[in-house]
Amino acid sequence: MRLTDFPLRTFKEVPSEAEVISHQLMLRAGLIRRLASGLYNWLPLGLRVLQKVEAIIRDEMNRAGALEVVMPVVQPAELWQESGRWEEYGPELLRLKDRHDRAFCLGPTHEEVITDIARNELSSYRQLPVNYYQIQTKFRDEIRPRFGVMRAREFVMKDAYSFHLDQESLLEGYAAMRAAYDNIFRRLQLDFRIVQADPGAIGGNRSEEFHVLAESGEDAIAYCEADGYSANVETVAIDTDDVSRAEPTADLELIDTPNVRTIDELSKFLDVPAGHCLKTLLVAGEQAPAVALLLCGHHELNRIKTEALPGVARPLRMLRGAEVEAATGCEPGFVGPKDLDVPLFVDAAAASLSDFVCGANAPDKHYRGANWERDLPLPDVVDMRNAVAGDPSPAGGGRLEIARGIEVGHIFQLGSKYSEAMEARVLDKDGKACEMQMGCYGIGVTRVVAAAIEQNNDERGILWPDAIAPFDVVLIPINLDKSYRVREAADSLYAELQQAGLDTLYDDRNQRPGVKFAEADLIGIPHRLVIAEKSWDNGQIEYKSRREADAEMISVDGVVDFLSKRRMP
RNA sequence: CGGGGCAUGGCGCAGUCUGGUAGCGCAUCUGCUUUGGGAGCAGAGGGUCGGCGGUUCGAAUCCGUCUGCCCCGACCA
Repeated sequence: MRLTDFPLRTFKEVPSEAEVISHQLMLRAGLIRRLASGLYNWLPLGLRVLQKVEAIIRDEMNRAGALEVVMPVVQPAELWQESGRWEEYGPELLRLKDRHDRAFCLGPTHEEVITDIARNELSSYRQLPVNYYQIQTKFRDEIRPRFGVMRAREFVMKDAYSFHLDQESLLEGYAAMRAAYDNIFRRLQLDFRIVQADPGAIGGNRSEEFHVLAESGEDAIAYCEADGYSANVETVAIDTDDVSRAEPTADLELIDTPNVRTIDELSKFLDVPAGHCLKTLLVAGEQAPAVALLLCGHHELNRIKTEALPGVARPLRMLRGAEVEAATGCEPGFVGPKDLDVPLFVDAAAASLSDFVCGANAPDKHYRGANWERDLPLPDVVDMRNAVAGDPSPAGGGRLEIARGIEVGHIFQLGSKYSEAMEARVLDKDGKACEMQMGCYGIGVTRVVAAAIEQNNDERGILWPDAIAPFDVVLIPINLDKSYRVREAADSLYAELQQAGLDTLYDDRNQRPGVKFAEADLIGIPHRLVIAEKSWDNGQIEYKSRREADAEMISVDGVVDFLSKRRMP
């Protein structure tokens, strides 16, 4: 591509809307532009990257025997009512009506539609297993879109759905997809981890997530070097059996804590570690108006675990200030478990506290030196917090560490959730109708692009992995408007590189070299060739890798060979 | 949805407190010079100051209202 034919607009300054580095660089390098909150245009340069990612995914999916289809973005409400998700899914599902007042939604995922295809097209066990996939635009009306295309409302996803006669076949299909995903992320040259996950709204049994490791990742991953365990922190089970308390040493004391409402303030005010303060959270109950949850001050409530507790309303909802007062007779900030007349649960770690601080159910008052069983009864002990670094690994081999990751892939064993609800059956050997077992497998294609940048950048710009760079090589002639020889040399080398199948960006603009270097670095082309008159006359050309500090001179004759050796497979 | 902030040319910002006919840098266009790390000089174009209503002789500036966007939280494949 000649740069004189390619409108490239880059920014020196960081647009104020961009928070994370990938978003900043995607805007600065001219890959994307924001159209509205959570909606992005992909400009030609960005689309080249997106299409390279898609090509690798498509290749590996085809190689694994999956069959490509395309399903509509707009889906009829009836299918979602059939699966039950029209009610379940919540406001993230964007619903709309057509001119005849018929209800539709924008597809956030395609289980319903694919199950409809499967029940119409598949009727015999002889046709199974089948794996359909598509690369399609999805829409989820996120509460707060952010980080550019990392969490956009509209995004491109590769979703695959496999259909099996039985569990055994499902396990095989799942393993095949897991292997295909492993290949895909390897080929994308990303540093990633496979972690155990919660199936969430999609439903089903087992699921695993593929995470690209990055500081800015929205998910926390718990892992243990010693035993190889790795899981999304939200799914890590914590043992509730080993509750052991030190003997009380302090007397129960009612103390004044004027206007001290948060754990943070309390911890500072009393100079007590947050872990020794008891956090009392009030959530909506299933029958009771409120359920109180007791945690150590430095621990986070785990939504999934909490929703599984008896009597807690689903979806989990924290009570508002007025509701807290109605249920406890005390404003938020001073609520505590002593003499509190609502159902109570205590987290195992909080149950192990002694001489702790907690709210006294009176304005501007807390208790100090509180102890279970001596001062107040110990409620039901449960696991309802997120794991933190230092917790024991569930696999038993050591302590957990926490890393941050960007979820780019998720694979599920759905089982028969959708095939049952939507009556997707085939006849087995004995002529008996049975529900198909399903698996589903997603990759956030647009998110992969952002994740790749999060993991590959420096102060000058993007460092694309070879596999997904918008161009393989950038060709920069110096003084091409002054030197006929340079122009001729650059033109012929451009032709040669193209001939060799290299995606070449030819910077034939009449720009100063500094501008060309800066922009080539910003947009992250992995390999750079510079043609200057003097060296060209000596049969030499300058090569520099985007990832290396220094350039080297190479022979003009061997350029294509040299590049093909330098490029990653 | 709760809390906070912002809205002035394509991008980054000043001007708002204290009302008086809109400015800076980058980018764009023209000319000349320059050509190995985002050049210099001279000139030019581009803005109903987010929308609507009000106060005033006069509103980017004051008041009201609506909308959009960003951040934190909640929430979320």
